[in-house]
Amino acid sequence: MYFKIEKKLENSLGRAGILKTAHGDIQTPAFVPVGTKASVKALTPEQVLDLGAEVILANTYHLYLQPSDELVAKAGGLHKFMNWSGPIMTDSGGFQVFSLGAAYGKEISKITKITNPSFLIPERFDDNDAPRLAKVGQDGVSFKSHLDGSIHYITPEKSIQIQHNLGADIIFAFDECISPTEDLKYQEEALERTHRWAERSLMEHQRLSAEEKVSLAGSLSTPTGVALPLGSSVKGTSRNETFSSALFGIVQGGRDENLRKKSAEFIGGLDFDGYGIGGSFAKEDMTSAVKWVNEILPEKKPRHLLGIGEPEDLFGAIENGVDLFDCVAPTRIARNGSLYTKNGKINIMNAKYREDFSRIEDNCECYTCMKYTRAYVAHLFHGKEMLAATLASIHNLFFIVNLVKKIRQSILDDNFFEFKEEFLKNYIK
RNA sequence: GCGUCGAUGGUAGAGUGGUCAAAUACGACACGCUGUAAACGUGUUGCCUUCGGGCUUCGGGGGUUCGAAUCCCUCUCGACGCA
Repeated sequence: MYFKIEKKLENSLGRAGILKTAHGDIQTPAFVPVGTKASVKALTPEQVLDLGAEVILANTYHLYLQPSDELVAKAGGLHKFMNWSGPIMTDSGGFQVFSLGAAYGKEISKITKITNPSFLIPERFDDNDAPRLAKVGQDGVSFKSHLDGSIHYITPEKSIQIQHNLGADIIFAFDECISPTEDLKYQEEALERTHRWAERSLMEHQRLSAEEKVSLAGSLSTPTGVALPLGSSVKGTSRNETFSSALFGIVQGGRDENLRKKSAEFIGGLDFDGYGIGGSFAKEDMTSAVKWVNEILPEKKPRHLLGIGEPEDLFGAIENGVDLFDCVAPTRIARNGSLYTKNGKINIMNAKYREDFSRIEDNCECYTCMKYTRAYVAHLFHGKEMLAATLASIHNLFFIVNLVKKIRQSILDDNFFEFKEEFLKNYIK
């Protein structure tokens, strides 16, 4: 993997660049569609490619449970298994520590609406018996499978091993994404844990990478074990001749400036290939949190803001030095009937669209807008037709992927701030 | 013509003297969703309201009762059976 900054935004941390991987280049900043279970829901890989995406992200925890990383390795790795020949990232399972743990069954999500810190502090003391599918230990996390109830223990080493079996281009260190309702003491403990896990993730990654190199050297004559995906090739060459996965460390620290900076110092000081910024944010704090972190992280390495974002979140993050985003929002809200337009989101199920024979968005060049009307898409949703999810997902992903591309272009063209102002003026009513 | 059963909110369908403005489901309407336990979830769904409550509803009409969607009479409509 190789990252090159092509242009910097003046008087800020923003930049446009190019991230080269064995499976193709990523023009950054870039939006990464999420395909948790080796599938961007409702879309074929060809459709994802056609709408302009250059890279996708799958999930370690989900694929480990089903169909298993061994099976994916047997299939020749994720690229071959799912028929996506471009770059792939895998998340480490760290987010499931949060979504299946502290956030399980509660109204807590990646973006918190609570902004008064005094509301964030309590809750923990009587919370020990709350039902959850993930429990954090010092050494790792025990998960109760949401599929069959079986218990699994994931350590940093285990997460990295699974990710090596899956064979993505960019993989992430195993971290603990904490709930914003945790008190400061817990946040400090969790951050210490995340840092130790980062070191362990890095060590395991280096160990496996070295092993794979040796194994590869011998593989011309000798078959290797299952931990190394065999039989996968890109353009006729063994995948691992040209390719070994890159590991990104993850900065945590919640909403606390000191913890964020401390985490950026620590994680940034380790020899990762790039950096993820994780955690649950209050929306209005996000930009400043990103800034605290990116002022510290090594400038020359790529940064990925995990799980963000909505259109209005992108600008502040890019301005402050984020190169990559992944987010389920475009595809999830698409399946639930919300569609992006330059004037904000619309709910296509609303009565007023039943006889609206215009495009979802004027001048949109996505497949859906070129071929179908709001009325038709509304009809598909009311009729619960599967095509509704497909057409809506194509539109929303096209919207976000191309919005980020336009932002990138605006950096190259020296009109980022004008573009930002113009877009937000229309989008935020 | 005789007999039996039935008629409940947009639909289906509970309820068979007070705890019923009436379960539940669907539909409708609106909102939410940020590293995906999500083709999901929440709210509203007779009218009015100063949100305390008030008012009119269970095919139509009449009656019994302190009180009726629930019991009785009658009419209308429907299903089935017998002529």
